Amino acid sequence: MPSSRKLTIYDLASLAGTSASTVSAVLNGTWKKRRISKASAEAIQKIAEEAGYLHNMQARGLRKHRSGLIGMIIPLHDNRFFSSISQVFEREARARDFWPIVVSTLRDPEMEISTARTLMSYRIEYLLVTGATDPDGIGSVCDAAGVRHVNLDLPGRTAPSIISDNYQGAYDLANAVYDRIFAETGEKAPWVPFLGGRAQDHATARRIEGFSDAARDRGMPLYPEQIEARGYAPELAEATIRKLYETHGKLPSGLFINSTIAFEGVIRFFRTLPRNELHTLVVGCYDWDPFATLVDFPLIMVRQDVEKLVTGAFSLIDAGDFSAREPILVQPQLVTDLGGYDRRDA
Amino acid sequence: MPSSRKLTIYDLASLAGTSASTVSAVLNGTWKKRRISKASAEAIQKIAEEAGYLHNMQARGLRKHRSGLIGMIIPLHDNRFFSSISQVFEREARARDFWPIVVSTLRDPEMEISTARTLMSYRIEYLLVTGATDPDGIGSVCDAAGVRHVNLDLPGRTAPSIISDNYQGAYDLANAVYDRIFAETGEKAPWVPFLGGRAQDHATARRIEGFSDAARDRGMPLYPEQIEARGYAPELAEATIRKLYETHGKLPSGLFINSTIAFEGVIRFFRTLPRNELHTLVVGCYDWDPFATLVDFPLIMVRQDVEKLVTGAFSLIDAGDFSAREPILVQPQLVTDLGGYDRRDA
DNA sequence: AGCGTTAGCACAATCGATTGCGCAAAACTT
DNA sequence: AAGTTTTGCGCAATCGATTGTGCTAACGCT
Repeated sequence: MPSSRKLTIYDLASLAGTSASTVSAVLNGTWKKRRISKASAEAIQKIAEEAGYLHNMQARGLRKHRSGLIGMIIPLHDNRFFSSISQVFEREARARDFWPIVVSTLRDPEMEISTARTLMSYRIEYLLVTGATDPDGIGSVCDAAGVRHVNLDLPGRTAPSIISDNYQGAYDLANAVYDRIFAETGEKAPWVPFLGGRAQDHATARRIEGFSDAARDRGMPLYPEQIEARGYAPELAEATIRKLYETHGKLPSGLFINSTIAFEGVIRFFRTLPRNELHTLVVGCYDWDPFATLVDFPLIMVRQDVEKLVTGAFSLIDAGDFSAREPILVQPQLVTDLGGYDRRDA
Repeated sequence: MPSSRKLTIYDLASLAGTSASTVSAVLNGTWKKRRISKASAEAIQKIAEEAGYLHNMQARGLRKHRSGLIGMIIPLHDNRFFSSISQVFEREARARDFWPIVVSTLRDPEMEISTARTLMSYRIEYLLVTGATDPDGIGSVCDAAGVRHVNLDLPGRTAPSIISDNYQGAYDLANAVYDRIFAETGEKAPWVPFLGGRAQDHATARRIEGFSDAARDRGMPLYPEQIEARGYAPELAEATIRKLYETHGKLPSGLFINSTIAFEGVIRFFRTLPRNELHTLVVGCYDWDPFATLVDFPLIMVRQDVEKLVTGAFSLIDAGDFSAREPILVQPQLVTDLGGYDRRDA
C-alpha cells in the first residue's frame, strides 16, 4: 500500500536545505534567470530525481494560467478515419509540448456541448472540433470561455474549418463507380443508390451534391429514393440494402456508400447472400479501411488526407490565426483497383 | 477576440452580493449541508448560468486532492482492438463520473514511462495500462506516486492484470485452421506459419504455446522457422509472407496471423498476387476486424471480449481491490465462417 | 425580558507552484 | 576603506476553489 502523500517542492526544499522558490526555479528551468548557482541547481535536480518528484500540473496551471492541455472531440474512437485523426493529433500536439486529450461524443449534440464545457473547465488551451454535429454550438461555448478552436471534417461558421473536399471526392467516386460498371457490364445508366450518413450534415450534403452532379453530367435521371441518408448506424445501412434487395429481387448494379460505418452494415448483409450475387456489383465507399481492400467485388474508396487535415488545423494554431471563415478544403484521394479479384483475372 | 479572462467564484460572489464560500457551496452542491437558503442558492445558480461560469478544475483539484481524471495508455489508436477499448473505457469512466484521458505510447517502453509520469503529474486517480511493453516499469512509477493501476491485455507482476486467455484462444484458433484445411484439401499435416507479434511479449508467447500445443497434440512436427514473431509492424509481416512465397514458390496451406496489424501487411502482399493463388489458403487471425470478414479466402478470427476486459478492470477499481497478482483470464471468442465465399458455395 | 437554538452566511487558511521584489554577503572599484 | 556592483537566494503574494470554524440576527420558550 504505497503512501498517497505526494512530494511537493516544499519537501524538496527542506531536503535540500533551501527555499521552495529556489526549488521551483530549478525544476522549471528558470534558475539561470534567477541567478541560482549551478551547484545548488544540480544538487536539487539530483534530490528531485532520487525522490521521484513529479510536478503538480494543477498547481502550476492554476498559477500560470496555462494547463498545457489541448483537447479534441471526435464522434467515436472505433473507426479507422477518426482513430487515425487521433493518432496524428497526438503526435502533433506532443511535438508542440501540449498534452492531448481526445474524447468521443457519439454524434450527440448535447454531449458535444457538455464535453466541450468539461474540457474547458480543465482549462484546455485549444480545442479541435472534429466531425461535430453542431460545430457552431460548441463554437459559441468556446468563444464565451475564450478558448481558440478549429473545426475539422465538418465546417462551422464561427471558427476556421479544415475539411475534405467532399463534393469533388464524391463526384470523382461516383464517376469511377459508373465507369467501372460500364467496363464490367456495359450499362450506361445503372441503378446506384447512395447509402448512409445524415443528409443534414454538411459533409453528406456536399457528397450528395457531388454524387448527383456526376449522374446529371452523364445525363442520368435521379430519383429521390436513390438517396438514403438518415443516419450513420451500421444497422440502418444493413436494413436499407436488405430492403433494396428484397424489393428488386437482386442487388443494384452499384452502391455509393457514404462511410465505412455504413459499409460495415452492408457487409453484414452481404454475408447472408450467396457469393455469386455479389458478382454483378461495384461498390464505391467514401472513406478508407485497409481490410476493406480485399472484398470479393470491385471496390473504389476515397481516402481522406488525415495528415493534411490535422496538420492544417495545427498550422492555424501555430500562426494564431483564427480568422478564416471559408472552409479550407483538403483534397481526398481516390483509391481504385481494390477488391474484385474475380474479374481482374478473368 | 473573446476575453480570455475567466469568471471565478469571486466574480459571481460580487455579482450576487455574497461571499465566495457561499457561491462555492452552491455550485458544488454542498449548500444544504452548509445551510444556505434555497433563495440564495437559486439566485446564485441563475447568475452562474447566465454568466456562463465554468468550474476551474485545476483549483478544485488542487484543493480537494482529487482531479477527477482517470488515465489509460494504449499502444496505438489506429487499430480496431485498441480503439474499441478506448470506446468502452470512456463509457465506463464517465459512468463513474471520471474524466477519461487516453494516450498512445507506440509500444515504446520509454514513452510508456514518461507518459505515465506526465499523466500522474496531472494527478490522474487511476491508470489503466493497456498492452504495455513494460507493465512493471510503469507499475513501479505508479507505486512510487501512489497511483492505483490495472494492467490490461498484457500482464504485469506488480498490479492486477486482466488479459485474454491467449493460450486457449490460440490453441482453438490453430485447431480450427487445421480442421478447415483438412476439410478443404484433406491435408493432415499442413505447413502453417505463425506470423507477427513479438515473441518476448507475454501475449505472443502464450499464443505461440497454444499454437505449438495444437500442432503437437495432432502429432505434427514443429520447426523453428515456422514462427516469425519479431515485431508488430505491418511491413515485417508483409516481408515475411513475401519471402515465404518466393522461397516455396507458393503460399503455405494456412497462416496463423497474430494480429490485425500483421494481417494488414499480409493483405498488402496478397493484393500483388493473382487471385487464384489465394484459393488454397486458410487464414486464422488473432483479433477481429469487421472488414476482414469479407476476404476472398476462408478466415477464422479470434474476437477478444473487449467489454469484459475493460469492465473487469473497472470492477477492480470499484472494489478498491488491487491485490490480485495472478492474471485474470477473459475468454475470447472464435469467429468462424468468415471470408472464403468461393468454396462455401462451390 | 432573558436565554438557548437555529438559520444563514462570512472569514481565513489551505492546496502546490510561480514570480516580483528585496536583502545580505561577496566581489570589485577607486 | 568606503562605495558600487554582482551573486545567490528567500519572502510573501498569488492563482481559484474548498472547508473548518465562528459570528450575528432571528426565533422560540418560559
